[in-house]
Amino acid sequence: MKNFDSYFKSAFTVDNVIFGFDEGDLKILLIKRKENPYAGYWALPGYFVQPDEDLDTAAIRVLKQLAGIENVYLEQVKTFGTVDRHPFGRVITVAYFSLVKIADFSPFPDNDVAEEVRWFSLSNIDNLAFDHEKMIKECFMRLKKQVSAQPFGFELLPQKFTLTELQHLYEAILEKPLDKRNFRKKILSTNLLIDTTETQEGVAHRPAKLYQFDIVKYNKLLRDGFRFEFQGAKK
Amino acid sequence: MKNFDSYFKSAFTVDNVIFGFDEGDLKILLIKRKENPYAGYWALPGYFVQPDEDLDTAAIRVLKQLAGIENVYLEQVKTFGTVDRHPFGRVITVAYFSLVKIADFSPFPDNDVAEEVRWFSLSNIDNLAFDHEKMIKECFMRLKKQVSAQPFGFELLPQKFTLTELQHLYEAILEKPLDKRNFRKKILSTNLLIDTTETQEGVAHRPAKLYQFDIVKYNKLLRDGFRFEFQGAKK
DNA sequence: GCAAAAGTGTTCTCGGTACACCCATGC
DNA sequence: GCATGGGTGTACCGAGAACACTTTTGC
Repeated sequence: MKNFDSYFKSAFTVDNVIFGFDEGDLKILLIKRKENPYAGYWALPGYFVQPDEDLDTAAIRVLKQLAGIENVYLEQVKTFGTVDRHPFGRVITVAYFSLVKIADFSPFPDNDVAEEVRWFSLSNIDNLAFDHEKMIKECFMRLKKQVSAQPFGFELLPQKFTLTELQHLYEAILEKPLDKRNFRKKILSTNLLIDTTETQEGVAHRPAKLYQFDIVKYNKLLRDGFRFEFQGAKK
Repeated sequence: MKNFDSYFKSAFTVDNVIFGFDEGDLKILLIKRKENPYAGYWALPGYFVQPDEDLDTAAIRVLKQLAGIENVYLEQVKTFGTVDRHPFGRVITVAYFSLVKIADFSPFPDNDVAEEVRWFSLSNIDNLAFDHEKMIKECFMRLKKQVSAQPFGFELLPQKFTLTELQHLYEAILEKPLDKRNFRKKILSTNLLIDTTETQEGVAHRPAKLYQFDIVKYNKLLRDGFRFEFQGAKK
């Protein structure tokens, strides 16, 4: 029988691209690496997959260990496998992405790989380890697509939010301004927002109503093959 | 410094899900394996990635060696990495997919892995090696999505085709009937079809016009962020 | 009373959908 | 002349887009 040993010499890792939203700005969670290669560099929270561990499981574990974040939905995006992307040998990496509410987590490094964990504005990201910038770009494109196809984005906001906050989020992801009336009409027409009868407090203008996302109804719609289209005009 | 050796013991492969279309039926290219594991089973044309080879390159090479098919556009779809999916050790695989014109190729095995190569109707696929059925399912979903978002599918037809052939293709992918007049109106309104002034010959009914796909115009549109939506009614 | 953001309706246009009959060919 | 699939037009409806003014609060 043929000998396959020479193939069993590579390793694989998972990298997580975690999006958050704050102060009208899309952010990404990065860690400062303590370990070589790229010690001292900022990087996506990612690490080797254990020999007896599934990919999805590894992504979840690594995110918890490196950044202290758990209970988020991770979705596989793409696999990167250029020959020389890792100085220690042949390493291919599977990129995962997620959307989280920044306020729900206080990320902290719980592992000897990460020295620091921080949210970075998408526009401030620079000089990352490995090919992580390329990975972020791919995931951002995926996010854009998803947000136009499903009323996503609720994952990125606090539980109760105003319609204007939601609109700003969409504008940040789609990178274009949206019409206020049309946006509201469209979002409300899905009937996926619950009007908590509460309003903002302590703002120097008319206080906005607070809404909640109706997850139960949303999941029901998804099962029925639900479609949602969001483009917005004003080219 | 930490020792990473234990991570460098896995292998990875690429598997190609190649769709073709013939006699009103969506087909997939499979090989009959000569080699263990799963010798004698039908499987997707896939193999180990060489240590110094990029993923995309490997997918192209493997497709040529195992099935004699080259010059097709391969797109990465998803990575499968369940712990025990391969009996020889930890092997994760990256699935690629493509659409081809069946008539353009005469697939033949040019490698000691494949004993036979054949097109199988999507509905006739059964008892494949590894987790290949799952991979096909994922790729078919991707195909469905793409076909609704872009006027795809031309890759699956001969260079000159009739509108009815194109409609049958869409119906096979979307798994639902479409209205003839609306289909034609919509497809022609993209201006992506060139009317070769030729017609069918030797058919026992009014011969249909033959069209060609305008690739140049299509690529131009794609660059400008072109959108195309195809759902079809008749729920 | 003024600044600042919240909230609200109507008109127009365009694309999607439903639907039925005549046409060209081979035999 | 008949069977077979090719080819064509119209009316209706709904969703997207454009667009400006009043309301509520804090200071």
